[in-house]
Amino acid sequence: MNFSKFQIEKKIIVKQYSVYSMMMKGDVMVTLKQLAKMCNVSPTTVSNVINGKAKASEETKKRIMDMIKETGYKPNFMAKGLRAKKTQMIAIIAEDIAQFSSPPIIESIMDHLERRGYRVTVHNLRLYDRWADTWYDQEKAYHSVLDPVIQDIFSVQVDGVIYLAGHSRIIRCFNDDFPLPAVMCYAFSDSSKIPSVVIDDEKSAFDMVSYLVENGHRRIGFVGGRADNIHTIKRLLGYQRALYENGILFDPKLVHYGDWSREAGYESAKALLPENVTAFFGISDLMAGGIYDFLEEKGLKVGKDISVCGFDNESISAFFRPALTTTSLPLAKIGEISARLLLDKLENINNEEDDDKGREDNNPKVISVPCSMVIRNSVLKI
Amino acid sequence: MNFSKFQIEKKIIVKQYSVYSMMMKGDVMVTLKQLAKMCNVSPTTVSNVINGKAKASEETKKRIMDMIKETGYKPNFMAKGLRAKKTQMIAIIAEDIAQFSSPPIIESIMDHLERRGYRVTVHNLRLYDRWADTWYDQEKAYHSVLDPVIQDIFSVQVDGVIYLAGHSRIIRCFNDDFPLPAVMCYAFSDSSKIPSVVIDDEKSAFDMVSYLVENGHRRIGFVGGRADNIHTIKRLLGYQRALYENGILFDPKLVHYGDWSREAGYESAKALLPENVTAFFGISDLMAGGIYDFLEEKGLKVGKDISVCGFDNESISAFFRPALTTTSLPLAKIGEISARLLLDKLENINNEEDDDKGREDNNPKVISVPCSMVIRNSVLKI
DNA sequence: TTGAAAGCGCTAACAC
DNA sequence: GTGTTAGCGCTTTCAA
Repeated sequence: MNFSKFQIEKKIIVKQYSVYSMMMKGDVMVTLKQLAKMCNVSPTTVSNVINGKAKASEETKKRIMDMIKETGYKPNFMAKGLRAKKTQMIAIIAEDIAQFSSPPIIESIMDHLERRGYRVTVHNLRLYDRWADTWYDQEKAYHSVLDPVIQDIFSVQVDGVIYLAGHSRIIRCFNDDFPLPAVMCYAFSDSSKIPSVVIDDEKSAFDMVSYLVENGHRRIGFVGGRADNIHTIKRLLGYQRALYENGILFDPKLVHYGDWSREAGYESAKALLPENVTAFFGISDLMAGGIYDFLEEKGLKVGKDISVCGFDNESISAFFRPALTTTSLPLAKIGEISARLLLDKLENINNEEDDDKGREDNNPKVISVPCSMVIRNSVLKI
Repeated sequence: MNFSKFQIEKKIIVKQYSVYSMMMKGDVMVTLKQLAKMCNVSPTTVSNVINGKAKASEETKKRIMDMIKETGYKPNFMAKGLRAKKTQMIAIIAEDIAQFSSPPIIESIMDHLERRGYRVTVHNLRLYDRWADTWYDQEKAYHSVLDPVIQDIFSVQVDGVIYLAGHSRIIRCFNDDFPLPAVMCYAFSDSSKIPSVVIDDEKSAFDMVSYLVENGHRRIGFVGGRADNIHTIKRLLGYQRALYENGILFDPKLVHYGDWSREAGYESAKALLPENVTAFFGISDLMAGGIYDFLEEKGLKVGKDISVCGFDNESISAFFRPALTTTSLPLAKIGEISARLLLDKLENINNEEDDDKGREDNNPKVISVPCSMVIRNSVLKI
């Protein structure tokens, strides 16, 4: 590979990186002990000024700080963690980072935690990658991947855990005795000690269907995901409430279930179109895509002859023709709230008394984060 | 929150999780020392059988293994790392995990490394999130986020590092003295000791343009990204070679640059259409989307009146109408190769002599991974 | 084949 | 204010 033809790129080459050359002595980093010797103080004193414990004279403090700068000293993470039993490290256990919802949530969690001085490691269960849509019935398989990860995080002695689900359901991976602060992200925990952060499916569906009704639609096809899925159940509830509040009879024939895929959307549309719906509510953008497919095949123009809306606001939705009206997921917000909840626990860990008063009711705390509609051109006023 | 209405979900509730209750004594895990006492052997012996050093009698070996099972003993990661100076931990430094290419690569790296007994932590620089498309000119800002991360990974004492770029360019974050095995993923390193894994931009563009030519196109608009971007440069090279090999004169007026966005694609199409192109080669799917936008506005039907192809095979491309012919990125493969390269270094670290012979030429080793075309319906035979 | 002892780099109790 | 001492849980000589 000859780089000479990329001279144009040279300006972005950064200068020799030198932090680590300062930090290393041969191959070894300078230790607190050595630093202490260089400053003619005891290791304790150095430790104290670094961690802001006890007070030291301004003079020694300065001497130490200067030496730290000069040597590039950084406390050894392992030694510190071993001794202090606090690692300032939290683990994200993600069911699958390839789920479209996961990376933004992870990014947001990291951002907020790192701001507060915590390191975060992510463990990827790769559940969907391994077993597609079947794993959550199979306890044994599930535990064969979860258990080693749990062992791992104990071994690393993280200070807290966030479990990031790929889709909403009740998950009982941690029981009431779980010895670490934990929060359940994007699903429901089943423990009163583990708060859950989820999206407000019911309200979001209610809003969307109300919007459809405002635009004159009364026969609205509900294109659901799996029938036993919490997202499906709650969005159907929202759909029903919107109809109810507008005095529209709920017709069960207008509900069709699928598996969230484009193909499922296609099949649902095929099943529902004969029921004379004027609008489809596809509860994933992927399924809305399948609905578009079927409608196009039938020569029907979305946004002119018939209406469609979706859910998720995935990047694809902006490229549909016409662009899809859908619901945007507050992924960053979910991450932020999860991080905050964990931080609260981490910081209240000393005064446990007031940690208990919040959960007298024995019900897990659930935070429902609202979604927001993004209106584009796929819904027709009739 | 009342869960009674979700009875249907009950079947997926997993049974009480109990690994950690076995592992914990009060709040404390069982230690090697305790385990040794339980087995009436010395800590040394336990350590030896766990790590397969020295040989122990089958009998004690069995006794120890059984006790490990029973207690759920897991070596303390911190203590082990502190003492052994080997952490079996590698760091991924990602420029931004929100880049569409990053999660699949990370997932693949993790998969391969974890299979071999390494733990992996990911550090997210969030470069694009912070500074959009401007950061790689700004050395100071760049280092203000990179340096702490570097310090971190030294502090954690990882055994190796993979730097995951958001887009291809020459990156010099590690210099030749960098004391850890490292590999550059999705970009070029500038050190002979750090191999790079990139996609084969030139060949991929060559293939796509050849395909266009086979279909009768001779005036092909090249819709590039930033002009100084390596992806752009190499894809243009491939475009030019395909023309050359087919005896078609390269017309510089048929090249237009943008910033990878949908809007840029729109602008490029507007600029290029008057040149009487019969096909557009948009070097990102996003830009191809913008080309579609403009063409539609002009009443031109892609795949009937005019042809378009893209690059990346992002999920959006399958939802274009007509579906977009594009080039699929071998993201998993890139991750796999990066992991393997690092593993090689990690395992050859003892016999350094033969580590050197590969780099006598002083040129960094570059692995170009081929992409594959995915042919859909946006290219017309003329 | 097994064990005793030392010590990785740090913090915490408790002197002084 | 500062230093001494002990020890977190493990691996590693070295000796038995």
